Amino acid sequence: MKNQDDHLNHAIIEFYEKLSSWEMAVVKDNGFSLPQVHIVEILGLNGPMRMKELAGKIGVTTGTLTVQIDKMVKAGLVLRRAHETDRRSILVELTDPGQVMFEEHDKLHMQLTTDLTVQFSEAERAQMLDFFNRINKEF
Amino acid sequence: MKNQDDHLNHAIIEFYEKLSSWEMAVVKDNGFSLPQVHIVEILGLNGPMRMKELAGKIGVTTGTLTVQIDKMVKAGLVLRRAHETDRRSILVELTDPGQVMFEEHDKLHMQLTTDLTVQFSEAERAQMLDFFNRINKEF
DNA sequence: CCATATAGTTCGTTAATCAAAGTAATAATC
DNA sequence: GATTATTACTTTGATTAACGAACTATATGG
Repeated sequence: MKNQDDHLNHAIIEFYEKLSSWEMAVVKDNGFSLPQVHIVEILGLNGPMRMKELAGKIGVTTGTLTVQIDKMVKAGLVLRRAHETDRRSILVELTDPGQVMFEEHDKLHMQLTTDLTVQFSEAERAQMLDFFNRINKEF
Repeated sequence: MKNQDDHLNHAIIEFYEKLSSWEMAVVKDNGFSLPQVHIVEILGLNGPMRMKELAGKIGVTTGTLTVQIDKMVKAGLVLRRAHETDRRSILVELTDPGQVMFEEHDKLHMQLTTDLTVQFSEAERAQMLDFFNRINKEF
């Protein structure tokens, strides 16, 4: 006894699962770990942010994040910078190589997005964007 | 110099990140591990499937999956069943408690979907569903 | 048949994670 | 403005997840 909303819900979950699986496959080929690519992705999209905020976004404790950021600093992908007003806080930001990595990864996403919406009209793509924007705002 | 398609791409990634973060938060509260909930979710949506296929969907090796399924069998969430025609293969399926767990988790997703689209008209929700269906088909 | 490929398991090792304890800075209370 | 509580981050020890390679069993194709 499935209604329209169940279908929408399951379509969203299916999309999420497929994207998740795609992401893992893509990451496996590029030498970096999934959490690290995840961090690069978030910093690339949102800009520098505090450890706490970043940990929240990827869903790990700050302890876990500290270890990951240590590795990424060593690998030259990110750097730690002092927070201007709150000296307890630290801002994590992409280095130039980190930014390059983000852009390359983003290109793959862009290609996927293009492929998935290849049969969409301009108007449909615009509407899809509007839907996502409204949903993200609500999230 | 961002165009429309870049925005759509980034809106999709943002949605994915938020959903991913939401999923982690939800899972953390219910006592089971993320991979296990993930498996329940996939089996609930797609029905019984072979180890190989399931491993592909969640993006791990079959070796990793064997260990997880062992735990889940012990926990009473899934069971192993012989494949009818291929005796090398094994079908993994949800037990009744596993199905219950799926349905409860699915309810949370449903609530989220409802919340996120609360300002959508009926027609917009229908169109959104159509978009996701077409994208998932292409994926 | 025999060789090769495929599905799943086992096992040793590495990576990721958490929780708890520790440090330092800020905010709140009195 | 001194004290207490809270917040941000790090460190550490233990647990869990993951990979890859070796192994068993079945299937497939000369």
